[in-house]
Amino acid sequence: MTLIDLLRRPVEEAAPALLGTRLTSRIGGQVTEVILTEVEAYGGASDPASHAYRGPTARNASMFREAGTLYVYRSYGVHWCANVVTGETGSGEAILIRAGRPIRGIPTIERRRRRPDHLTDGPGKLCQALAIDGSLDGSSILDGPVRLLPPSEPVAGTVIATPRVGITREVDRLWRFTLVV
DNA sequence: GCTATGATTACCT
DNA sequence: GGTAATCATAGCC
Repeated sequence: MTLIDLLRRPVEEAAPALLGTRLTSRIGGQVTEVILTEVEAYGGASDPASHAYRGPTARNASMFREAGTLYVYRSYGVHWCANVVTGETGSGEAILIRAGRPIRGIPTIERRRRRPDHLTDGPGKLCQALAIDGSLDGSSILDGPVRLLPPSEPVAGTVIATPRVGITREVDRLWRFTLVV
């Protein structure tokens, strides 16, 4: 099954399968890349914790586009968060990219983060590391500046499911997926 | 128009 | 471990 086939699956199936895939950014002449280690699934109209719950707005419009679309929004007024749209077109399902392990362009990442540690261990930090901002909202992870690629080697580790963080509704849903060694 | 509310981070002790 | 900072968006709470 190809990556795009996977992304068309329901979000709770697609999300854990993204662990171990590579997120590559080619921005400003710099290539940076991480292996995804933590994601969260967000549903559409049936998930009160999702931005898509109340239907399309100017902010979340890209969530309702085809699978593989990037949804980027500003959180807490300060940082950017990136999501990959999944499921059937119009369903509003998306996967929040929460954390990864840097494997390419680490000097660039350190410069963008202005520090040598905690490079990509949070959604806002990961976006800063890969230079993802609002201009990428609606772009495609298949042929845009930021792309998702299959794992370069078999994924090592175990996937565990835990409650999502930073939300107030639907807190019992185990839709946060982490890759542990 | 106005304001409450975050899918958080960084810095301080 | 605790907490201030910060702002776009949604809904009028």
